[in-house]
This record gives sequence, structure tokens and C-alpha cells, in this order.
Amino acid sequence: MAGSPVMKEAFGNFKNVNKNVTSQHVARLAQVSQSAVSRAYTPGASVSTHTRQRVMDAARQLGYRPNAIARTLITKKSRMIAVVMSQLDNQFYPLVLEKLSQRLRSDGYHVLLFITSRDESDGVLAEILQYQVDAIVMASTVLSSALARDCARAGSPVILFNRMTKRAANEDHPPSAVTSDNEAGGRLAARHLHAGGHQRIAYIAGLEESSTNLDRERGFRDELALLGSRIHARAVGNYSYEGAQLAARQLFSSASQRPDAVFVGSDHMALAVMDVLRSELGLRVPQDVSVVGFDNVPQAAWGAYQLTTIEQSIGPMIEATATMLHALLHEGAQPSAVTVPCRLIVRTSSKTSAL
Amino acid sequence: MAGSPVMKEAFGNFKNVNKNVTSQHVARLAQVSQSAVSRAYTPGASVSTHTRQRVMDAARQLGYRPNAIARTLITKKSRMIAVVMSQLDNQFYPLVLEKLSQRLRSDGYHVLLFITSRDESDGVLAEILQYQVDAIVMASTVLSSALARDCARAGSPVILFNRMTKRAANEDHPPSAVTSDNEAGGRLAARHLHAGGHQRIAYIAGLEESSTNLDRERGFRDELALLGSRIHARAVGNYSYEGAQLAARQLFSSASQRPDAVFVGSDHMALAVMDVLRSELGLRVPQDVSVVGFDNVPQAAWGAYQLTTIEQSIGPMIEATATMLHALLHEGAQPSAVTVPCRLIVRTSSKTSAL
DNA sequence: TTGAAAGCGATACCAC
DNA sequence: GTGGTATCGCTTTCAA
Repeated sequence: MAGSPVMKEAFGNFKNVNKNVTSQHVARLAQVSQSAVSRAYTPGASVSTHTRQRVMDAARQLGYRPNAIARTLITKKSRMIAVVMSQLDNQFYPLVLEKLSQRLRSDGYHVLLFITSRDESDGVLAEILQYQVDAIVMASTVLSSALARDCARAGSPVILFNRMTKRAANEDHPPSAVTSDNEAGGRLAARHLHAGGHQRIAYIAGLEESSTNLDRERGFRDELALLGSRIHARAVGNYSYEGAQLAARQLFSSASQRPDAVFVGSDHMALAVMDVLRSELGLRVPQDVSVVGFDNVPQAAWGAYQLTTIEQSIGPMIEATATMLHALLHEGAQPSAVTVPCRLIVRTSSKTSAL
Repeated sequence: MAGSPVMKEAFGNFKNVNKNVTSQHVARLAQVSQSAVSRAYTPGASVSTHTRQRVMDAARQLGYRPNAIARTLITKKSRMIAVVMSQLDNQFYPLVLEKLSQRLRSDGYHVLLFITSRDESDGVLAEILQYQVDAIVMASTVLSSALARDCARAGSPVILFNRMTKRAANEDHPPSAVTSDNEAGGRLAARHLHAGGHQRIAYIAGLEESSTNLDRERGFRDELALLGSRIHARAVGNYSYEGAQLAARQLFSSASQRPDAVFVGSDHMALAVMDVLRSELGLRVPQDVSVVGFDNVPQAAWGAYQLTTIEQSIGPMIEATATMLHALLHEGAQPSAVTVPCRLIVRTSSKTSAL
């Protein structure tokens, strides 16, 4: 079979059956035009079942696969989505990456991944745009809305995931964004800790300038005020493990005015805080100090801790992203912002309960 | 400036400055040939500094970026590497992904990411090959060496990361692989636990068929035998958190023959085991039971636990991967296997010490 | 339904 | 050093 005259004609002198097989080769072997091969691989195209069959048979024999790059060049749709992330040590993000990549794949998209060391996003954008990605999802990265506009002009609309741009007053067209209702989450944390009868409630901030931190803190602060309480002490952890350790040491250093509760800007930091409280200060959580985190890290992350957290709903966030992508790419929709609710839950090693 | 005659000529009626700017447009504005534009962007090319300057100026004015897709079509080098992973909840892998992506980027490559639910790798390969990636790195996925050969034929050599194919006896050309010396790691664990005076040493396996598990267990078993000891009990965790919880419950259910030490096939599983021991059985680690894990998860993962582990050196593994990639792509090297040493370390919340 | 031919946006080879 | 031209592998008119 491999040495038949037809195969020979299709192949010429090539040795490696799979290498560089083009629609041209398939067309020759199937005795149809190259256009026919293209149509055979195009879902809605006008081909007789007969020719399609011939094409597919020939393709199988030759090990042919359509070249997505060539297709991209002409259709101007790469079916690649750039995903920009940093801080993969925060377990929330690998989880998001996993779900997002699966969702996109089921929609026929592929993920071009960029891990950045925070705020070097500008440099990375240039590289991204060269690859003609259909869209850009930015998680855990800040981006000016001016830059987002540039990307959209270059043909790659931007969706901010779990981030918002700073709203400049004169901002007419903010980029698309999917976020949790971080402010409501902050309020939830405030009510929970206040209801627990705590007197000295501390806050450990994430990145000062990030929208997530601003919103969470605002909700927390405002709700405490409403309840006649206030933030007793405050430190900054910058969303990093090490930063949170430092912040915890700082807040709990003076035994006299030691907080009896702390709202931490992310689960990732909350784990660091609980680690310090337990290992260095001999304090028990939640008996001696109540700790509330934020995000949605998997069980493997909190392990032996009892973790009270404001949970972001990853499922709905991914869903919203996919929907938004579709609207942007196939319906010419304008950028928009979607907000997903949070809820407070208590997790222990053996059970998880929503409150 | 934007309305100058030259700009007009270069642009025609386009409104969006950045959209669809090609080397053609730049050439016209710079009053040079399109070839010149191409050369201006090609590092070693033969261009006078004068023309290069003209080109770059024009490019900046138009917001031009070379189209990587078009370049790929003709050079047959996409500068994209497909990375296939599963199980991102095991913190070892996000860490690998982060380091790998950074290393590749500094070499001018980009990562096309595929998250698979284990062993559906066959389906994903078809998609990968359509994108003409320069190579494929497979981590946490099994792959037959036949498939690896197919990929190589299709122009995308495969590197297995932290995995080996089953060596069939008749296998002439195994695919490239970067692994730790898992067998030596197993031996280290055996010596450590034996030296600790433990009598009833258990083993919790990862995926039964995986090379990592086979090698780790073989080293562990053989070294114990050499020391006049043996595996007292064994269960399978399949490298998953839930699997390891079950395995732990199973091994520690009967109070009479309860193990006093356990070697767990991965840190990820070890965390699950310690969680069960502590929360469900009220046992302390390492006072009541010694636990040894394997891999290299970041501090945020083990938090409050004292984790004794056989550490895989991610840095050298990434380095080996990058080197191998270079050899494969630019020096026509044959597939080869590299093995990196492991070491036993003890990690506590406040310190990390190598033994 | 089908095939021929014109691109998509770059690189490579060729004379000059 | 420079510009013209063929080409990469495909999709897309446009006639037939």
C-alpha cells in the first residue's frame, strides 16, 4: 500500500510520512482539488459526502493535519487566547488556570500562557500581540486602561480577571472585567467577626493599589463602622506569603494590644498568618485568634487548618469569562463588567459548611 | 503629522492606526522595500543603520508589530512550545510551570498550555500538532513512546518531564526525558526511616504504572531489604489528595498493627496523609508517626507541618530541559535522557535543613 | 458541488 | 546593502 503508484505520486521522494503533509498532497492522493480538502475540514461547507470521504481516507493514510498557523494567517482568527498570570504559588490561580483552560478548550480555543513577575505586563503585551491571539485574559496583573485599548485596537480585546483598572474620571470605555463582589465580601467578613464578639479586629492588606484590595478593605471598613466598630490595626502583606508573615509578626508583636481577630486579604496570605500564629507565637486558630481569608484555595492548601474564608465562585467567574469572550468575538459586543457574588464559608479538614 | 501626505499614502482609509499594519505599510512610509523592513527586524541581517532607522521610525508611527504567525508559516519555527500538564492542584506543578515558562521566555519561546485530565493525552496531541509547536514538554502525563515518535516525525520532538515511558524491550529510540533520580530518592527515604529506628514502615504509592512510582518504590524496597527491613504495609493513593486520604485511613485503621512511619509517593499526598493523621486520628507528626514525602512543594503548601521530603531540584530539571530543547532544535541532537539528583530535607515552618 | 486562482504577511533567494 | 519575486499552507471568491 505504501508503495502504490498513487502514494508515490502524492509523496515524491519524502521519507517521513507525517512530515510536511499538506492539503496539496491529500488532494492529489484523493484525486480532488485542494479546495475540496479545505472544504472537507470546514464544518458548514458545501461538499458531497463522497468527496469528503475520499479526502478523509487520503488524509488518514498520509497522517495529514490541517495547519492551524496557515489557517490563522488567512482567517485572522488564531483560536488562541493569551492568559497572563503571576503568583502561581497562590493556589487560587492554578485552580483558575486549570478551569479556564478546560473551558476554553471545550470552546475550541487554546491557551498561550504568560507568567509575569507582576507589573512587567507592558513588555509581555508586545510579545502577545505578535501571536495574533483572539483575546487576552489578564489575571493577577495590573493594566492601564490605555494599554487595554491599544490591545483591542490591535485586534485582541482584553478581559481582566479578578482585577479592575483604576477608573479614571475621564474614562469612557473601561476594558471588560470579571470580578467578585469584593466589597460585599469585605462586609461579610466584618459581620462575621463582629458577630463573633471580637474587640480588636485587624486587617492585613494585599497590594495597596489593587482593585481587589481596595474593594475588600472598603467593604470591611464601612461595614465595621456601620456596626459601631473599626479596624483596630492594619498591616500590608502585598498578597505574598512572606509579606503576610511579616505583617502577622508586626501585628501580633506587642502582647498588650494583640488583635483577637484578623481579616486577611487572601487565603494565600491567611495561611502564612496562621502559620506564624501557630508556629512562632503558639496561638491557636480559631480559639485564640479568629482568622478570615479571601479567595478559593483547594483543600490541599489549607490541610490541617480550620479556614474561614470569603469564597470566590470560580465556576461562575469562568463561565462569565467564556460568555464575555463569546460576546466580544462573535457578537461584536462592547466591553462590559460582570460581578459575581461571594459567600462566607468555614472549612475544616473533615467538612465544609457555608454560612 | 498623522494627516501628512505620506501617512495618507501608507494608510489609505484605515481608521485604526494599529490594526492590520503590515510590513508593506511600513515599507511605503519608510520609502524602502518590504524586504528591508523584514531585514530591519532580523538580528543578523544585512541592513544599513540608516535604513533600519527609517524602518523603525515608520514602524513606531504606525504601531507596527511583525506578525509571528506569518513568520511561522515560512520559517516553520513557531517559537511555541506545547506544555502538557495535569493535576495543577499538586503544587509541584504550578511551580514547574512558572519556572519553565520563565526560562523558555528568556530563550525566546512561548508556552502553549494544555491541561489534561490525565491520560487523555492522545486527543490533545492532535490539537497540539496543528499549531506547529517547535517541541512538546509533557509533565504529569503518560505517553507511549510510539506516540512520541509520531510527534517527532510531525516535527515536534517530545520531552518527558518527570516521567519516563515504559521501556519496551525492543525500544530502540526512547523519547527524551528529564527525571530525578527517583530510585536513589527512594533509597534515601528508606535509610532515613530505618535510621529513625522504625519497625513498621508503610508505603503509599502514587500511580501504580507511572515511572516515578515504580522507581521510587523499587529504590525504597530494595534499600530496606539491604538494611534487613521491609515494607510493612502498602496502599495506593494514585498521586491524588483524596486517594491519599483513603490510603491513610486504610493503613492506619487497625490500631494493633499501626505503622510507625510512612513513605508517601509525593508531597501532595503526604499533606493529605498528615491531615488525616492529625485531624481524624489524633496522631502527631513526627512524634507518633514519621512521614516522608517526595517532590518539591513551596512553603505555602506545607505551612504548619514539619515535612520531611525527598526534594527534586526544580532548577536543574528546568535547566536540563532548556538545554535539551536547544540541542534537539538547533543541533539536531538525538533524544536522550537526563537524570538529576534528589536530596532529603527536613522542612519546618521556621527553618529548612538538608540532611 | 467543484476547481482555478488570488491572496493572508512574512522570509529567502536571487540578481543587481 | 538593496529590491523583486517565489513561497509557506491554507481559505475564499468566482466561474463553471
